[in-house]
Amino acid sequence: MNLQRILSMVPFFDGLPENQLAQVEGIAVIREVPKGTVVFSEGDEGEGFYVLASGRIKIFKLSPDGKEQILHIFGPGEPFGEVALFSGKHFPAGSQTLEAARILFFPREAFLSLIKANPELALNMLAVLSVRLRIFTRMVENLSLKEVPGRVAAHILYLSDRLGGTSSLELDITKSQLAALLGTIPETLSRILGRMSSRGLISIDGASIRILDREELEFLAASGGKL
Amino acid sequence: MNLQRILSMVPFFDGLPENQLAQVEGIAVIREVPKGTVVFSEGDEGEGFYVLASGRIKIFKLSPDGKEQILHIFGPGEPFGEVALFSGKHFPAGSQTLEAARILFFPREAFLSLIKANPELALNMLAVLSVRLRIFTRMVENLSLKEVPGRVAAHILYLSDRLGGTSSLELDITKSQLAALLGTIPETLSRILGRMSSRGLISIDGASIRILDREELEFLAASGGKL
DNA sequence: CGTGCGCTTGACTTTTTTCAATAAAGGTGG
DNA sequence: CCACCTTTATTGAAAAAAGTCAAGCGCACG
Repeated sequence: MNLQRILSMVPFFDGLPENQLAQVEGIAVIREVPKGTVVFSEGDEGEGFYVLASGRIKIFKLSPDGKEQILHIFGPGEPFGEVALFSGKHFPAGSQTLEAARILFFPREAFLSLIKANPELALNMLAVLSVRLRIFTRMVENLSLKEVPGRVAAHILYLSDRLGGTSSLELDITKSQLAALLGTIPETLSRILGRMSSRGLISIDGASIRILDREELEFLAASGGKL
Repeated sequence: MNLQRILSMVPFFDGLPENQLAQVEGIAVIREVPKGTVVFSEGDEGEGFYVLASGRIKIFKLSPDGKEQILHIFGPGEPFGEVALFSGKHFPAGSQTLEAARILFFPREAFLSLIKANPELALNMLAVLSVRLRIFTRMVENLSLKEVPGRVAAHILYLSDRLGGTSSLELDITKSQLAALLGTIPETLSRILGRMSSRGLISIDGASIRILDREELEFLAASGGKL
């Protein structure tokens, strides 16, 4: 697949005139990496930013004793590592591919001049950062104001909504990773899914979840409450 | 104090040419409000964004049962409410002044065209959002990976660093507010400060804190650990 | 001088983590 | 295709951390 076709699929470059798109294409460097690749580590100097062309990648923080908090899991078309472009210069978190991936790299200076010359691109980038801020706002809210069952319920509903409201859904990450994303540990997640299952809120079979009592899940998610 | 002098003190408008600054000035609306004023509430539609000229304001989330998580406390010169400009349209959190304040308001459309016409301004805004993302990254890290003593230690060190590393510092918010900022409750904060004090890490007298054992505080903050 | 709000402290409860053991699942190489 | 090995998931029992409820103190403000 060529660069041009990939770029045209990235929402972030939407609305760019042809010639600008050509410029963007001019500075992009493509890289294919296997699963488990560390693209950058926390504290690394940011030489540019990235867009995922295919595969998936996690952005995460690690505690000294090895616990991981996943901040984002990105899929095709999503930019990452932008923060280091606009403030400070080191990455505030690390990144590692969850599967084999193709990654576009945009060198810092070249991309910055592109943005300066291109209000549309700047606005798109502002939108990207704003959405990230919203996500973090919700994450802080969940971590601080909800107990784990509330976070789990909210996440299941989020997955369902993303698919248009189906009550059948598949986890697309391991449960350990889900635990790390929700700010808990696999054991706790396992117990909570078990309890939800035995109380008839959901049914679980491996990575498949079926929502049985949406009302109650919504109540749990909103109240942050106990199970 | 006139608008122009205020604007010149706002870092966010740094580097703007004279005529642009005049344009900014042209669209700003100034408002004086007493302590406790709700500037906007979570879910409100964002008609524009704000810059604090004087006073202080908190940005916060509320849980259904009344617990508050403070996301930011902003002082003079800091912009807020920008997220609603660039993505979605409602505010993801609420805001309320902690003291009497003067607030500049910039209507959405006028400000957006200013940004489009003005790469410098766009870059400044990107920097602002990036810094916020860094702050949130740290907040998520603290909430998820550190226990409360670790958060308290980190916060004390942060306050100290902000003053150039003094070991004597004054809390500039109430301890209840500090608790809400650190994702805990006043009782827990009180106990932890007490423990830190009795173990000789700090001494406390009302709102004054003196750091006695910086090493140990740093260890606590880094390890996230127990006290 | 009283009232209220913020702060502290104690006893108790709840939630979550830790540690350990086992079971299941997935990928690899023979 | 199967056996093996690593990773992932589940479960129990015990420990720890934080939150709840309740009471009391002190200080600021009217």
